Amino acid sequence: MPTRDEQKEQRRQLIIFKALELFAKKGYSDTKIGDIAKAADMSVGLMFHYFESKEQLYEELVRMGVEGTNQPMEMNFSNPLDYFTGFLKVMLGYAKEQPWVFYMFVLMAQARRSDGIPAHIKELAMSVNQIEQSAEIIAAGQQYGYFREGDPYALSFAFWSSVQGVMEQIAVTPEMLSGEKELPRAQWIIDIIRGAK
Amino acid sequence: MPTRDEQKEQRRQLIIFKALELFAKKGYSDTKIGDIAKAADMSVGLMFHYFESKEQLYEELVRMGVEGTNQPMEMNFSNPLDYFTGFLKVMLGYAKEQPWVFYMFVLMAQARRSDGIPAHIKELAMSVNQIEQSAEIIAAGQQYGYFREGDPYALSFAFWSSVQGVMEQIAVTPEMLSGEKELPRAQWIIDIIRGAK
DNA sequence: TGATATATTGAATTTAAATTCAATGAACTT
DNA sequence: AAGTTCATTGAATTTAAATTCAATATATCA
Repeated sequence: MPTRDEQKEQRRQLIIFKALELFAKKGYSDTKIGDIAKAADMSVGLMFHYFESKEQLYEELVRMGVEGTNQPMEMNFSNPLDYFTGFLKVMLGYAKEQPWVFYMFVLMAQARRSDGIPAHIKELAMSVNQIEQSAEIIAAGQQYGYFREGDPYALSFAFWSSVQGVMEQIAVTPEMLSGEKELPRAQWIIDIIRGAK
Repeated sequence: MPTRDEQKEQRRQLIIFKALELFAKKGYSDTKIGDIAKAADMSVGLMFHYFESKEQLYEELVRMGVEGTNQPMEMNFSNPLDYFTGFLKVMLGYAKEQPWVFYMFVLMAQARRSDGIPAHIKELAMSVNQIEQSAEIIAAGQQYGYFREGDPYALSFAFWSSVQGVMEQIAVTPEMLSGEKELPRAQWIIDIIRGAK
């Protein structure tokens, strides 16, 4: 049987994952501590035994997100387009199988964009801003014809904003996650930056 | 000089437009009545002289959005792709010049998606759901090669979710609205449904 | 086992935001 | 110009949600 400390850690993990899902689906402000408590099947008061505040719980999630993002996907790409394709395929695959990865992406994107999120957490989330980084990749790749013409920052902005839009909409559309409806294909979104051939 | 009734109507309009901008930028829950009051330069109490509640103010905006959307753009399109291109060009153009049209699009999309919005308003907003309608246009157009292959609903879903993502990100990025940074181009987003040629 | 520490609850308390209200001043009406 | 109605404010009140707390149960441990 697990020790008390292990129990506690498991309980924390349970809260973390339930909260992740709710925050991703509903956003920070619309997710009530009571919602999380119910999802984790415990009293509201007990939530505060595990986390000192809603804010701190959210911050812990964002920290996880930052760390996860900083571990670069350890794959080799034959060309820079595959970087984007690979990312999208992974994310769309996880949407059904391991939704937490997918929820984490949505949460991080929201944390950067939403108002109502404490400033210091927003900054934390901003530290992994794909738009800036991808703009450089795109600028470099354009010289070899991997990407369409156009302002690299605007292209990157269009790509990542679209990705966020799609992921967020998937998150709130149960038919997508259950598989009753077909998911968008990575290639479709990639064509924003690849352009017509 | 304007009559008292005209004054009142103008004041209402002012509130409406300030609220539209704030709701679009911050979302329903994160927009406080106090924020709107400050933007319209009046006391919080006075807001309730003009609107009976935050909810009712929001509902009025959604009604405006529904009506606006139901007046179909009176343009002739030589092919169905132009329908989407035309829409995007208008919306991106308005982002800088007449942002209220643009904010209205963002608000309507949020109203459909967000939690925390009263159910009856959500339904109202749902009554103009581009995804369903565009799926039919896409299905029809695919037979003539206007759109890429693939499940029409998923294509429509990808397109409109992307558009929402882009518009929402523009709304919260002042450099975009002020013109310091280039906006995404309509063609880029269209390629989601048009595909590589 | 008895003593101590941790987990859990449900009932306060606090806080922030929405909403109501009584009072005041400005504008319209006759 | 007196009387009535509307606009406006700032100060209550209400409400919903976060947070704290005292009390109880359960587990650990000497």
